[in-house]
Amino acid sequence: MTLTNNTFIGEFAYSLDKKGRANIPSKFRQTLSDDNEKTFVITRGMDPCIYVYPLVQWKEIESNLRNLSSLSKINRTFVRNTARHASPSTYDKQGRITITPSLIDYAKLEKDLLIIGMVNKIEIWDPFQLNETDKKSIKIDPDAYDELADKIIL
Amino acid sequence: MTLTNNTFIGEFAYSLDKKGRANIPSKFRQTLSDDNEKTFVITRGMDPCIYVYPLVQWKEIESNLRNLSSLSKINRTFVRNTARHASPSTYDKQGRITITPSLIDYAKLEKDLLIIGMVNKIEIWDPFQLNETDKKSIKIDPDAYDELADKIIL
DNA sequence: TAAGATTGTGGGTAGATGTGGGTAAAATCC
DNA sequence: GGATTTTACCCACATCTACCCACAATCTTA
Repeated sequence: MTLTNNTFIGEFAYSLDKKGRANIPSKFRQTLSDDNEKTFVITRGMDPCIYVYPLVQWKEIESNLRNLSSLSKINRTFVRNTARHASPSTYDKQGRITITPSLIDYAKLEKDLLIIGMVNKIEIWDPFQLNETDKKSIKIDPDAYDELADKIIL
Repeated sequence: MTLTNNTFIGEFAYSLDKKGRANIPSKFRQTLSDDNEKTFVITRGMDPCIYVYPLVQWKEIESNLRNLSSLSKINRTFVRNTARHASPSTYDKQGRITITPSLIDYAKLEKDLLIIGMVNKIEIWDPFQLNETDKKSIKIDPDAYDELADKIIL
């Protein structure tokens, strides 16, 4: 079975060990192209979670960031938040990456993890935090959803 | 007889075995184009059932998702909800795919299955759930049907 | 109608996968 | 520069899963 390269879908319940390591699901590792050199870039997510980009995807983001004008305040904030907390992490023989304490703190990670494929990136969540975020997002205007549904045929 | 590629119609009564495997009807497999690489992507349906997409169909959805920027909260929620419950599944020599426990739970699947061709995708139902959903859908506003009638010639 | 092919269902097993922990090299601090 | 902490890499092991074979029921075909 061959899925699209560097593309991630699905949800997996894993755990964070005492050394701060998190497993990258085998299914995700299988779709990685070789030029990622077994490396991810982890950073703060927009939600209280951790974003995990395969290296090549991150490089693309970097070049996009470069093109954002710093004249706009929102741009400056976005670039700063994304870049300053980013750090590369190569996975070991068992497929685990090490999460920095600062990111563990940001995403309020405890023992249990939910790892979610978000197509071009991966999110790492604490189950409780995801649940809270889910609750809030239910209040989103249903019309906005319908609008999206028009763009994508499911 | 040759139907259009990757197109599914008809209803079949199969069963879910102890290992969580469900057979894909032979007739469905025959219409699959080779570039599906014997792989489906299964995910939550809009109703309490499982959607089964042939790989190429799913890839189209995926590329649409890829174009939704994570800067928008509604987009993040939409991508997450769509992607997190999806998982690829290649069928074995006998033509069976493995259904994940979480999807079995979502669709309330027991031993008996109803597998329904929905043209561009396949639905897997628990017979009881389908019956319940049928009952409710009779109450659909007839005007809604009229609206559809404008779009589709039957 | 009989023989062969196809299809749906059950189960065994080797290899893959997730998790814990040990150790030596590297980094850091005094 | 030496001691202490941190990090990266390795091995161990229980669990799970993909793959294989078996077989009965059904369908096809000569």
